[in-house]
Amino acid sequence: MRPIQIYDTRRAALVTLEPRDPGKVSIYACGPTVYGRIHVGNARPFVVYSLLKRFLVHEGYEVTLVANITDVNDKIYEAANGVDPPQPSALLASAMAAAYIADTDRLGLGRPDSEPLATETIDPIIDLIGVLIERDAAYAVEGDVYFRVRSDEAYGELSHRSLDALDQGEGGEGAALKQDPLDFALWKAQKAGEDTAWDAPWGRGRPGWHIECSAMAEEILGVGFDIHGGGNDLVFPHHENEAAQTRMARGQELAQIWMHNGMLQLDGEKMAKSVGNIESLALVLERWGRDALVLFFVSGHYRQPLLFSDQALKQAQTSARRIRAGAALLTDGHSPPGLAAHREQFFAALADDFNTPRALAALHGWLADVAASPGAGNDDLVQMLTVLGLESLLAPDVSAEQPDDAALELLAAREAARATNDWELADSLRDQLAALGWEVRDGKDGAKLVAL
RNA sequence: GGCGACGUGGCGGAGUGGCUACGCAGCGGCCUGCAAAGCCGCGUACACCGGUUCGAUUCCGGUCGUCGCCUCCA
Repeated sequence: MRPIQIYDTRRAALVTLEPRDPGKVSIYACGPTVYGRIHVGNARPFVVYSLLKRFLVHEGYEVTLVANITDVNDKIYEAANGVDPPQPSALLASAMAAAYIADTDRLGLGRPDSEPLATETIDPIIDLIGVLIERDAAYAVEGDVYFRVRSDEAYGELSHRSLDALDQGEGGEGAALKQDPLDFALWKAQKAGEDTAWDAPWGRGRPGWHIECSAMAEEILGVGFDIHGGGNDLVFPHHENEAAQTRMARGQELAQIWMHNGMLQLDGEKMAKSVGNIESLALVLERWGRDALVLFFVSGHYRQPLLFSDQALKQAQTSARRIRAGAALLTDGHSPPGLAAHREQFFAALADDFNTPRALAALHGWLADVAASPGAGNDDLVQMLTVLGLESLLAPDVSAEQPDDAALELLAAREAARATNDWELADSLRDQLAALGWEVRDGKDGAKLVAL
C-alpha cells in the first residue's frame, strides 16, 4: 500500500490517510434530498466517491462506502403539495428515491455498500438529540429542538469561519424560538400540511436536516470514521453542523478527513436546481452514454469546478471511443514491463489527492506506447480502466446501434462495386449510407458500418 | 461586506522555481482506389503590474476578473 494523500477541508491541507482500523477505510458521502429527479451535478459526488472506493480497494483496503438518501425535508413537502392533485410526501419521497437509484445505476459504477434513509433512522436520531439536550448543547422549545451553537467551542473550525462573521444564522420560521440566531433546528414540530411525523419526548415532529447524517453515519460506521465527503456547497452549514452535533454528543470528531468535491458549472454558474440551469442525469446518460460521462468527470480534478457543456461531453465521447479502439488491439495477459512506469504514474497520481486528470494522462501515455507493440497484454490497462470505472471500454460498445438490412444491402452493393473497380458507384453508395447515418470503415477483414 | 478557491495554448484541463502534461479541435505525413478509422509528427500557453531570485507560469505584494459559501443546494 502506498501512502495516500487527501485534502482535508478542516485542516486545509493534504493529509495522509491513516485508517482508524488498519486496512479498512470507511467513507460517508452525503447524498441527495429526493424531491425530484437528480441532475448531472448531483452525480459528481456519486462518481467521485465510487471511484475513490475502487482506487482504495485496488490499493488493498477493505472499503465501506455509505451514501445516504434524505427522504424527509421541507422541499419534499413543498414538492408533494405542488403536484396536482397533492400526494402524500412519503409517496413522492419513495418514488424519487427509486428514481435516484435507477438513474445512478445507469452510471454503471455499482451501488454504495449502504444507502440509509433518514426516515429509517428516526430512533437513533431521537437518541442523539436526547444526549445533546442532556449535555445542554441543545434545548427544546414548543416542540422544536435547537442546537446551541455557542456551546461548541470548535464551531466554525471545519468551514473556517468565526462566529462573528455568522451574525445571521438560520432565518425564517423558528427564529423567534431560538435563544441565539446562530442556533439551528435538530427537530421540527409538526406543522399543518406536513404529513410525516414521529413521536419524540419533546413532541411529535421530524428531524432537522443535519442531525440525520450524524446519526446515520454513526449507526453504520461509528464515530471517528475515516472520510466524510460531499459537495463543497455542504461545507457550511451542513457539515459544520454535523460535526458540531457529534462533537458535543460524543466528545469525539465524527470523521477524520472532510473531503469536498467542486461544483459542476453550466454557463459560468454552478449547476443547481435553485439556479434553474440543470440537465437531468437521465437525459445526459441517454444522450452521451455513461462512458462519456464518467470520462468527463475524471477529466477534471475532483476539487475544482468542472465546466459542463455539449462540447465537453462530445470530446469525452470521442476520447472514450479512441481508448476503446486502442484497447481492442490488445490481448488478455501480462503487459510489457516497459510500460510499467506509466501504470505506476497512474496510481501515484491517484494517491496524490485522487488526481484523476493526471492519472488519465498516464493512461494515455501507456496507450501511446503500447501502440508500438500490437497484441500486447492488456493487464495494466484493465487495472487502470477498472479503477476509473471505464472497464466497459475494454469491450466493444454494447450500446452501439446495429445496422438494419437496408444498410447492410447498401454495404454489400458497395463491396460488389469495389470488386469491379467501379469507384463512382462505390462512393455514391457510401454517401447513401452516410445519409442514413452510417459511416463505412474499410479494414483488413472487410468493411464495417459504424453509427455516425 | 466576511471567508475560501481560481485566472494556463482555439476549447477542456493537470502541473512545476530552470526540463513534453494530457485530451479534443487544427495542420503535415503514413495507410487507403479515394476516404473514414488507426498510426507517426507538429503548439516556448501560463490575466496584469511590481518584488524576491542567476532564473518565475510556478514564491511574495498589489490590480483587474471569475467562481463558491455566508439561505435550500452535490
